[in-house]
Amino acid sequence: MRFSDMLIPTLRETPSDAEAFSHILMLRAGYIRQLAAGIYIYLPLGFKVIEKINRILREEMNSIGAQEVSLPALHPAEIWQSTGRWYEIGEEMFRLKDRTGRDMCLGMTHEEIMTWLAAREIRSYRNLPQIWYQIQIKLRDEARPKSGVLRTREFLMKDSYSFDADDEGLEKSYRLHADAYHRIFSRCGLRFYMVESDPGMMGGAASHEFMAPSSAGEDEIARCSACGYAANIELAASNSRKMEMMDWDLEEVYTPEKRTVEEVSNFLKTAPQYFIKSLLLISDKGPVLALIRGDAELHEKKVERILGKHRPAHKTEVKEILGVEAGFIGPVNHNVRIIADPVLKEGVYISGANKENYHLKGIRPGKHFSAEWHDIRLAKEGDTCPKCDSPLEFEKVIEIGNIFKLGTKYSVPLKAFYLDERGEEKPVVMGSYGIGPARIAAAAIEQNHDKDGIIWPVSIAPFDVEILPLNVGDKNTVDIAEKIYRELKEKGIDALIDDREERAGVKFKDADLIGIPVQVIIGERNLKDGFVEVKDRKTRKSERIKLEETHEHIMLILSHMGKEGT
RNA sequence: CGGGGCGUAGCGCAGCCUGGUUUAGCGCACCUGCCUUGGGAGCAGGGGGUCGGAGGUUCAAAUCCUCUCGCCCCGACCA
Repeated sequence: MRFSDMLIPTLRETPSDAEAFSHILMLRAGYIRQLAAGIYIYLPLGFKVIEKINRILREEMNSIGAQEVSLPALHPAEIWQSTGRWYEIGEEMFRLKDRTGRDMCLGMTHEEIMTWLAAREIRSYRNLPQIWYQIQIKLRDEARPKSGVLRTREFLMKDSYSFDADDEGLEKSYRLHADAYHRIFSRCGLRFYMVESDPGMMGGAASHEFMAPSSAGEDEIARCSACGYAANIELAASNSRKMEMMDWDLEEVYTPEKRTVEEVSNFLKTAPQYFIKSLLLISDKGPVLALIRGDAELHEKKVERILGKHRPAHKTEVKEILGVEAGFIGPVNHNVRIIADPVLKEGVYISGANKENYHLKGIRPGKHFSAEWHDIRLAKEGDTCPKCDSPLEFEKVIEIGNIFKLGTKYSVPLKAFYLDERGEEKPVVMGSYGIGPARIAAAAIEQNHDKDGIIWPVSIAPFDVEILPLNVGDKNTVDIAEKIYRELKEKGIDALIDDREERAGVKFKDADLIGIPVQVIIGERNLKDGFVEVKDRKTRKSERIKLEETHEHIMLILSHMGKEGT
């Protein structure tokens, strides 16, 4: 491809409304343009990258026996009503009416439609298992689109769905996907982890996420490098730092105007981990007192899994229910339901006395109050692995893929049944699996860039090689460049030739920005002695190569970089 | 949805507070010519704006007031 024929509108300056590296660089290097909040145009270079990623997705999905289909993006409401999600999902779903007034929506995911299809077309155990996938637009009216292509309202997704006769089958399909996903992300040149995750509204038994570490990520994971434990922070279990057992007797201590753990801890000169932090929550079934150690933080999502929808109690409610203001509440001497972090099972603590200006010292959980024990605490720096007790590491990550075991959540309401060997009708057991190609591209940039621009992994770079004839006014330079271009093309190497009448500096800057992994620099200086220069974008190392060895050398470099088929 | 910020040429910005020498400006990009060709050259000439939109105040509005739309950031939310 010729640079002069291609739309590659690079920008010298950073557009003011971009912040994430991937966003800035995709904009500056001419990969994308923004149409509206969370809605993007892919320019030729950007589109090529997405297509490269999609090719890898197709190869790997096909290799596990998945079949590509294409489902509509426009859905009738009834099908979403039958699984209940029409009502459960809020404003995030784009809803509209057709000309006859019929309720419709834009597809934010395709469990319903895939299951609808399965309900019609799968009749017998002989038809199972099946894996169907598509690479399709999803539409979600995100509350806050952000970070360029990382969180958008319209985006491409490779989504696949497995249909099995039983849990054992699902287990196998799930495993196939997990393995395929590992191959996909490795081939795309990403650093990533597979972590345990919360199935959330998706429902089902288990799920994992594939996470690419990056400071631009919205999620956080906890990870143990010793035993391999890794989980989304929303789910991560951990062991808190151990503490000494005190031999305090139970007594009320006067703590005037000291309400927060920090205040009381300073006042009594006792470390926060000797305190019990008590938080009154209001759930659908009434008030619940949540207890965590003084140095910990409550994790909303974990609490929600136990209590369902809930909220913190208002000041007046605290007073009504416990008879004292929030700063002095504690677990002893009342009948409010208590859920507590298991770390509190051992130890002797200080907490509110449920009496104005007093705290209670010497509380022994189990003896002075009873509670339901649940992990409701946010794992944090300094905590150790729940499996092997080694220190946990925490990292910000971009979610690039996820896999869910759905079970029969969708097959039952949508009546996707099959007849087994004995003629018995059974619901199909499902899984669903997603990957966002744009997030792969963005994560690749987040993980591979420098101050001058993008450094693409070869596998997903828009071109393998960029040829830079520095002075197109020099006939020899042009002839050699064209010759190399032709030779590479014949070898199946996708090359971009910067044939523009620009000065060398401009070409160098643009080449670094765009980030094609190999640069072939053709200047009169080297040409005189029969050499060209081949430069690695990443290491910036360049070698003078004899003209006649150029394309062999390029093939060699590309294969070192992991280009397939070289 | 709550909090903050910003809308002036394709991009980056100044001007606004204190209305009138502003015919709305600067850098880059763009067009023409000359010159130049190994890290975003130089010179000369040129094109491009209903100052996000609507209403108002005023003799006079990019500038002041009201409403509105859009975009970004933090948070909540996120099948």
